[in-house]
Amino acid sequence: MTETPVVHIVDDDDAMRHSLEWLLKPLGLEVKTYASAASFLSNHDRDRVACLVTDVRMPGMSGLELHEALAKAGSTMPVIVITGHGDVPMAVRAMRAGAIDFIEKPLNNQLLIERIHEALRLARARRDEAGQIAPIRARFSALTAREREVACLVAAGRQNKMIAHELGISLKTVEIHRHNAMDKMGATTGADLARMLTLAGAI
Amino acid sequence: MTETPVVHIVDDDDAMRHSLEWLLKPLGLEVKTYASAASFLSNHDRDRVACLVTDVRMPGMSGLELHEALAKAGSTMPVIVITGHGDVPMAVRAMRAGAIDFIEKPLNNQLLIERIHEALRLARARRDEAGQIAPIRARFSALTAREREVACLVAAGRQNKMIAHELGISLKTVEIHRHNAMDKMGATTGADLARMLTLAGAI
DNA sequence: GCAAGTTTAGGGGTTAACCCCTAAGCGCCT
DNA sequence: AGGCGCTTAGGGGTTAACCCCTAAACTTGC
Repeated sequence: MTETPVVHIVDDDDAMRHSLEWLLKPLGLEVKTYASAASFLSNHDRDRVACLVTDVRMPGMSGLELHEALAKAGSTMPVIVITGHGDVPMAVRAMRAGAIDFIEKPLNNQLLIERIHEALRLARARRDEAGQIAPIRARFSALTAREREVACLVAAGRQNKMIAHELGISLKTVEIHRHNAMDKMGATTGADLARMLTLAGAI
Repeated sequence: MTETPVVHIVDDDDAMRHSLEWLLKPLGLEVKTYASAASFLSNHDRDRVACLVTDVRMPGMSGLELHEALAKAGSTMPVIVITGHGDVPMAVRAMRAGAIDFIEKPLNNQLLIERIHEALRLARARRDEAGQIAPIRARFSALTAREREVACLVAAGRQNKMIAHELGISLKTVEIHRHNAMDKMGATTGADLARMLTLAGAI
């Protein structure tokens, strides 16, 4: 039931990739290695619980650019940045972009493993949250404009009579839109609808 | 109506405190300076929209320790760390603790001003959010155990009859607890209650 | 232009929620 | 021992919400 989490390793140094693979595999983690940022971006599976460990200095796209590209592509995958020749501005740039940690080589294996577990915990938490909210958002965006409007007012705690007055339509019409919205959202009561829209950030 | 935000400066170097004061005052910001972390912790006003700019190396408590002490005390004040002699682990520690930025001296004034504005925007956003949620939490914790139980089930979308069955009590009793809970929470409808409890993270 | 979907509106009945009242049993504290 | 607050429960009435039905005006797209 608990799927194995994946640790993606991006480093142009073959020896480093292999050494990290040997370090992490015995921990029961699935390890996938890539020699370049481009290779990772086009080949990794977006639907797994995973984290990314990337070197900074690489031919082509750097680890920091990879991190930013990943975020821009809408991924929330936790990232750990490692580097042989780091400096303060580089570390700050990585951390401001949301990295879990910025670790200098030679790597402290225990620290790296700890950070990887932290990253995977975060990845699980984000997947669980997204698994709750994404379907709600999808159903919400499938509502018609009027249904959204009515649903938001219901969720804000207005009663049908008030909504009819605010929108300048009849009580009967509000009842229709409310019923259709709750049907499409899979809500059984107004409170249920309110919980969903609040979770989705619609109100 | 818009209260002036405060920039707290903590640095043991008199010249640096004065220079930052001269830099920031003309921007319409209220500046308060402290020569030590302890002086800041015991003298600053917790109720203002504010950010903290702190040096790392100081006699007594360091800037990093100050940041961690502030977080431990429950403050969400955004922190900018500045330092004359920084290194990568120090920068990472500051950023992992949640600092907005870690800036090395000599300071780039434009960058610092930009980060201070970013920090104050964040402070305003956090105050606005807390201003919504804190009173809800307070009212929620003022409910009796049974009222909380009923309120959570209402907010989860159950109807009174189901709640009565789940709790093994009569419909009439559920109606009483529901009414009292909604009264104490200031909710006008079940949807209103659901929105509040979802915002407060009670369900 | 017709088909499909959206928005609008009503009739009429059932169920759930809300509001007023009383009231008993229980634990806790002064 | 009496008061206070919480929990429990009911009677009885009003209002709001829900459910089934029809149906017209309007937009969008093939």
